[in-house]
Amino acid sequence: MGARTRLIDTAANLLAEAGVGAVTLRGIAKAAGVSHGAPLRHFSGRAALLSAVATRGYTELLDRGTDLPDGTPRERLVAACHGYLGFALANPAMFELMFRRDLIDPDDPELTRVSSAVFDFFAALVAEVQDGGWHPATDPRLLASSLWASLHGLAQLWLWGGLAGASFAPSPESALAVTLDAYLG
Amino acid sequence: MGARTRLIDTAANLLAEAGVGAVTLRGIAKAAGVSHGAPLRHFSGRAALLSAVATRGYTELLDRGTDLPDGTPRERLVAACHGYLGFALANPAMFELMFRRDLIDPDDPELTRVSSAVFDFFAALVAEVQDGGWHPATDPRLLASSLWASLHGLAQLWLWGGLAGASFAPSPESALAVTLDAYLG
DNA sequence: AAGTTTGATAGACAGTGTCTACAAGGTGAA
DNA sequence: TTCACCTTGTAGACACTGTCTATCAAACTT
Repeated sequence: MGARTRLIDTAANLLAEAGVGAVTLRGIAKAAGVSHGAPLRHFSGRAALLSAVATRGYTELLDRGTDLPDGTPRERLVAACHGYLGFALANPAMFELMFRRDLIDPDDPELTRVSSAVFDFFAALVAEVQDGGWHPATDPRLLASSLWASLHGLAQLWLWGGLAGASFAPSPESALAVTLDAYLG
Repeated sequence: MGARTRLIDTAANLLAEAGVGAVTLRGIAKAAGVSHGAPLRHFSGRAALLSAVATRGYTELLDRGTDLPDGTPRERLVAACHGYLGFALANPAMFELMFRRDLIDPDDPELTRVSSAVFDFFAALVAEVQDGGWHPATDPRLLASSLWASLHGLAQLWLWGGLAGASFAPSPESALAVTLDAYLG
């Protein structure tokens, strides 16, 4: 296994165990057992390394999409929504990193490729349900934006503590059920 | 004007002009024309100062709510949703700070007081619309959570660049229209 | 075998938050 | 007044951070 891959592994583990604040370049180097400057031989900077880590997150998200169980388009869309929320709840630090523009490089080619694939997949799923007569008059990408944003906000607010802290929702899934009910009727 | 207030002013200006990454304790001190350690005479640390700044954001958000134009509960709720999104778009750095738990102190008394007031106000507005027959069977706070999360996600994703970058939505308001249509029918 | 590239190291630098020692000025009591 | 005390601000230090540079060893190429 290459040193580059080992650095990403170490960073991903550190991220999951200690949160976004712990993935410092020097901390990753120490955890990997190399000198503090070694990671810069494989990555142009911290943002590049963290972009590689975030790319793994988007890859797993994409895998969750392609591994969706068979069913009607509508059922698959509902499953995808639960999958998105489930991923965020299961990997809170990774989810946070994936949307922290100040920590990653938004123009990283691999990152933009995989993240775009995730969103395109979701939009295609939405369009497929629309073919079945759901919101036929609405622009598919606009509808996908709206629904995705609802999922995303739910995940963010729950992880942030706003919903639980204000005792708004007993669980994120309960709020998701209301959201899906509003969209899918 | 007290030195404490002047520090918050300076920090808020710095935040709006240069973004979250620029509101360092030393940068604020320099902008305020004092030594780098002076702010610690008025705040226990950076998180305390930034919490005071974020409290201003929540206060303005609350003002936007109480300044809502007259109309039916439904009209007022729609206006509040546009207000939330409008605030985020008009004050992107402030909006980011308000939901960055690593930069502010989540237990700051003033902060929690004002932010809770914002969310309670929104929940009350939702409940008021429900009294008119909208989603009567749904728990008001759960419905408020769902709708608020949708707004929040829309603001976050737009500022993050996900919706514009993937050319998902031509404007955040266009996506909001779809969202409100899904909820309000 | 010689030259070149790659990977890793250690040191340095500026910048960060925070702590401590110190000084200046105001306030109130003896 | 004189003294003690408190507040506010300063300057220096410390341990961090990311990044740059010089150096060195090993491996690969020709």
